Amino acid sequence: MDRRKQKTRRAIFQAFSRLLEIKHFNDITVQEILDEADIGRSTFYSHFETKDALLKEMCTDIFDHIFSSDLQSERSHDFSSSDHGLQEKITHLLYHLKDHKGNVLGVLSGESGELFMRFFKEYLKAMFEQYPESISQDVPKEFALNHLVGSFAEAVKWWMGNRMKMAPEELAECYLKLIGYHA
Amino acid sequence: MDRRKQKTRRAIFQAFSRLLEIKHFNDITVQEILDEADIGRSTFYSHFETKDALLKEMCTDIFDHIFSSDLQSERSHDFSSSDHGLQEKITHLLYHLKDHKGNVLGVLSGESGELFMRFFKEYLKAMFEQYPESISQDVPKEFALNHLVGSFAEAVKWWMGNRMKMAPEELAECYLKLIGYHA
DNA sequence: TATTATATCAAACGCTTTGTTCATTATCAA
DNA sequence: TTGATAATGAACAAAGCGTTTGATATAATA
Repeated sequence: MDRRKQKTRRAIFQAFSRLLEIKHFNDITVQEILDEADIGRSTFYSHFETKDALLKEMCTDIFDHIFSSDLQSERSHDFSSSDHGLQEKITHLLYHLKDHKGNVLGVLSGESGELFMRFFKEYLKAMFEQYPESISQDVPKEFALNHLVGSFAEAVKWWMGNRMKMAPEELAECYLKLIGYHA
Repeated sequence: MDRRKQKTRRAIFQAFSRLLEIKHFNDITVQEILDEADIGRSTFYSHFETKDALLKEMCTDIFDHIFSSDLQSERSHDFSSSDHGLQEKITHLLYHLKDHKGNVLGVLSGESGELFMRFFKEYLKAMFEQYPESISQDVPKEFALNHLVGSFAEAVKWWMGNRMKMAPEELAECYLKLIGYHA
């Protein structure tokens, strides 16, 4: 990809991210993004069809990065050297979210949160399905899975909204207690 | 309140509700509401400051009605004759939501869901606090409460999004199983 | 380096939506 | 009946959107 294009794309993402930290998605105008990123109007539209498309691509980028880095061993808190249980997996995920709080916090709350959550839940669903023992047998499977995904997403939202006071390990442990999971 | 004002207000609510069933909140224009409700532009703005205000008032109306009717005994599935446990309370609530699905479904999904959920959670929080035994002692109280509220709200969203195939009693039972509640 | 392709730019455009205003008409409550 | 209040319809400025244009700047390539 052309260096210029990369540079502009990054500028837009960063500007958008900065704006999301101070105001809701719906209140952000394209003009503000242009000013913040210091780019021309037509340039923006050569990158993204709409403001919504921008949000969508940003979410994709974030999750692809977070979830794909699960498979690599670049970070200190990585556990990829071997298979590991749900607790480690969750802890690991929380660390990644914490690392990306700058990007995540903006898209997480307000009206943009709707889209973020949709993406997040897709990934989470795949994750929990890798741990069948976490899915209760006492209720319909779809309901049980929705409960795991939904309540975890809510927990993360709560956690990040509260400045992540709890440590990732602690949050993971508490969450597993509440869903009655015992490794 | 003036009859004319009531009539117009009702027309706006109903038109808005109808529109929410076929498209997302953000895609609805004031003009569409005017056309659907068959009222003038200035009339709309004499009732509501903005489209957001309309949504907000509508949510308030819905919840006030649902939660206040908890205290009356007008409906067949009412349990207000005596104190009752969390399971009955939840079942009762689910019946009310089902009764109001026309209004609720629209504001529940899409971008308007964000606001709906905020309202819903406030009421739920108050409800769960009336049943201290439902709040786990093993984790920080704030976290436990958030878990109850968040996962229940998610369950309702899932349930209504799936055409409410499960009976309210069944959903209540399944939910309580998953949060490990035993009356 | 010279050439070709492509990204960015600024400015302007038509269009939609918004929220307000105002004079007029209809409806209500007393 | 009368005075107050609500609804109407038309028009308005302002803001935002997405597109187009032709010129300029920067990258990849031969």
